[in-house]
Amino acid sequence: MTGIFSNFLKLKPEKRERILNAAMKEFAQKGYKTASTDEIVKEAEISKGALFHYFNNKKGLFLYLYDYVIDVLLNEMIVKFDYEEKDFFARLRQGSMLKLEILKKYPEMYNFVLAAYTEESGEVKGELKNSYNDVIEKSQCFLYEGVDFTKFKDGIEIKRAIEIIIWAMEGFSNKELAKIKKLSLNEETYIELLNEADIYLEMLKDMFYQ
Amino acid sequence: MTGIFSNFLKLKPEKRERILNAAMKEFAQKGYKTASTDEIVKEAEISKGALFHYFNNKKGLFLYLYDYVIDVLLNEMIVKFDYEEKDFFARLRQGSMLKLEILKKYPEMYNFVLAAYTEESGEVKGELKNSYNDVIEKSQCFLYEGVDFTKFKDGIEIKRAIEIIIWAMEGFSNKELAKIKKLSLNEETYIELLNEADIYLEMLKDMFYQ
Amino acid sequence: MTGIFSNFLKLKPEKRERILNAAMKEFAQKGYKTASTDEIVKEAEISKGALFHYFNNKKGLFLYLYDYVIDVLLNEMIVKFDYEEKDFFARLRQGSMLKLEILKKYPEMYNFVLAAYTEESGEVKGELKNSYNDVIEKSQCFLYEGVDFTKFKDGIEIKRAIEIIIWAMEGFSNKELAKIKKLSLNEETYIELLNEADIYLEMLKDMFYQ
Amino acid sequence: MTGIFSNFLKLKPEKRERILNAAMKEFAQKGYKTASTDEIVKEAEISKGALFHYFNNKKGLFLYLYDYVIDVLLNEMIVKFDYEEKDFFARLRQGSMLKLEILKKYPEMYNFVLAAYTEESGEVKGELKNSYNDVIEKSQCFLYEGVDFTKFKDGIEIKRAIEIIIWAMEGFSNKELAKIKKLSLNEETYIELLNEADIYLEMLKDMFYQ
DNA sequence: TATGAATGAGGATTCATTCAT
DNA sequence: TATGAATGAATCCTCATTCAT
Repeated sequence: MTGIFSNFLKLKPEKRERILNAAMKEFAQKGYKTASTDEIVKEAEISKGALFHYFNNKKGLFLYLYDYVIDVLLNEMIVKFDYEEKDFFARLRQGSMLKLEILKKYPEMYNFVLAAYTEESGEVKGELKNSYNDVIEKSQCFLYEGVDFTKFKDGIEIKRAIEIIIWAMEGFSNKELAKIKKLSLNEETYIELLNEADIYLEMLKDMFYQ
Repeated sequence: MTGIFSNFLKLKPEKRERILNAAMKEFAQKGYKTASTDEIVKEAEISKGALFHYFNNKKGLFLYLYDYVIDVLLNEMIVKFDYEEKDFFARLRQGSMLKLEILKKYPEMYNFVLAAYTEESGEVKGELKNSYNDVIEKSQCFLYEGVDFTKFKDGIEIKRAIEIIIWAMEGFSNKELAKIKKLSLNEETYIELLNEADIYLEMLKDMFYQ
Repeated sequence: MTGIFSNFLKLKPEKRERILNAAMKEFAQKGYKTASTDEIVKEAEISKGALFHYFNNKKGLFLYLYDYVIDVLLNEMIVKFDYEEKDFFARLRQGSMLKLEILKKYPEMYNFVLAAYTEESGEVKGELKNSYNDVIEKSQCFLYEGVDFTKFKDGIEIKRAIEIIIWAMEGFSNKELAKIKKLSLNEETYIELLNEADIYLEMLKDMFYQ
Repeated sequence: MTGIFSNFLKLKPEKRERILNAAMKEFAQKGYKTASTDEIVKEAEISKGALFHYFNNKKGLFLYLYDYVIDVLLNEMIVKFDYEEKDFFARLRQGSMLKLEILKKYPEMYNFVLAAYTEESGEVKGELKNSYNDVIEKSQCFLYEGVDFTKFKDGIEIKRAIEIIIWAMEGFSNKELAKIKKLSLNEETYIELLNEADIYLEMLKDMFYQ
């Protein structure tokens, strides 16, 4: 096992996770520049030298983390996504549920991605292999692939219709996310969220479906 | 004239503006943490001591700037907004045009708001009196006040319908803004943007109006 | 007063000297790499930031110091050297006396030059405006300019003869310098040194002069 | 076999040499402080722990190496030196040839000695059992032992005459060494060097011999 | 009030040395 | 005995903030 970051990959999973979580948390809370490597090693309970042994420098850590997170998230989607469902709105609903499940399962990761997004214009700009937008694009493929678009009303520009629907769902997500940050995501709010989402989806379906 | 930042307010407007512009530019380009007070005083042609005399510290400057910018932008809207127009979509269109005009008139300010938004998670977190979302909310009042909602289809939850419409327009804005950053906003693209926006607005009107 | 290192030049001479001496001492004792900026600021009784304010970084300090020292030494020579003396051996003797006087007057400087010489192959390699060899060359001009070479025996290659003489004096210097390091240079040893030097010079004169 | 460095001495000669060569190369190229133990163990193909097991610490390695190199060089001289030759200048010439041969045979070792010499002021200062000057002195014994000094002119202080001659040859060596560093020592330059040296030796012989 | 040189805690990074395996 | 991952003190450097003038 050689190659870049091979030192890190040789670690026991438990320790590896401790480091990734500590770094994710720090970057998510403070952003790239303000995040302190001191804080990270303290939280991860490793030595200063170890961190730099694994990742060379702060930027290396950040970039590794970014790619790692993107990989995990995309993987989660690939594995759980049901391609048998041909209805666009059902797909959207599925996507939303997945997003929520990821948020529950990896809350730190979610915050990190949000924070990392803002770093695209910054010190690490242009060094992210997977830009956030690439990922968005990739992940949106899930929504389109093999979908039955004949259900849409005639005379509608489907491309634009889909944009509107997605923008609406993004808007909804952001609104609810802001709330969740102040509270937290338990089973109850999870159900509520889905119900709320369903109302909007139903409205949109009425508008765009025949 | 006493109170917080009173020293700054006593300055000649010309100097005050020089300082605000310099700070805005620096924060917009580099983000809160990376922005350099040295750079700001150099650009503003004032002394280091003066800056800290006026604003106590970097955070004070940033927060003052943030509120100042919000004020200017809201004011611009209040002044230019035509309340005679009672149609919701016409209002929306007006709002979009205003946004674009502000972008043309105060590009630095626009960038600063964008940059500041990302700081909500960071060192300045939770200290912004007017959070971005509050502002959004406030500015959306313009859209509702005195609007004729009877034009909407019966049986539609108007509140949610409006949300969807707004989210769609936000989505559209973000998409186009990304393009503009790579190019720049001249008269031609300005027209194109409005035409594109009209297509979406028309679609939404078809869907929600009787 | 602008330009590189202008901050440093604006300082009061007393402080400037304190800094230069502290740095010279540290570099002389430990060499470039091992020398500690912490140690320097402690000895100079200035703050960490100040040093870097004046010289940007460690290398900047070293290079400034090097050029400064070279300048002082060459200047000392230019000022004190007596060009009326046309005899080569008398010139040599004068050069030796000057060297000794510099050693007495600026002992730290002398050690620094010695140490700096070894740095020519190292981190600062190739960035010294005045390489040691350049300086040697320049300073040897003092020995030749306007000298009466007719006194040398016929049939002797004067160029090579001079080389031998200079090498001999260098060898003598090094031998004595090693002794001085262990003791120190007081008036008495100073006289002894010159007497010893005279013996060798006399021998060489016998050999090469008619 | 116990005592200091006994662990190292127990190693197979092949491995021992690998380690010494790696260390010599690194110290010669970078100097004591900048030399990296990581680089040494990588080049020597041993583990980090091993190095410190053998030599306790970096300084121990350096000092051992220094003494080792001195031993090898002196030995080489002892073995090859022809004591039958009673003429001082012939001895000198022999010495020069030996030096050149050593330079050809152990170039790394030669560079190491040069580098080590500059370390006499530094972290290792004063801990070199055989200081460079001691070695010079020892090696100069070869020049004197059994030499026929009756060939020197009457009335000359032979001790001082020899000093001058040796200083001259040192000066010559240094001058030529600087050239060789830029080129390299092949058979041709080797011959040229000896020829040049002969010119100076001849001049000195004329001066000091009857 | 205004200046800008000076401060020093804090940051990223290095590397000789240790020690569990 | 040998390994090489882990350690952490030490290093260079930054920059918001202070304060003598």
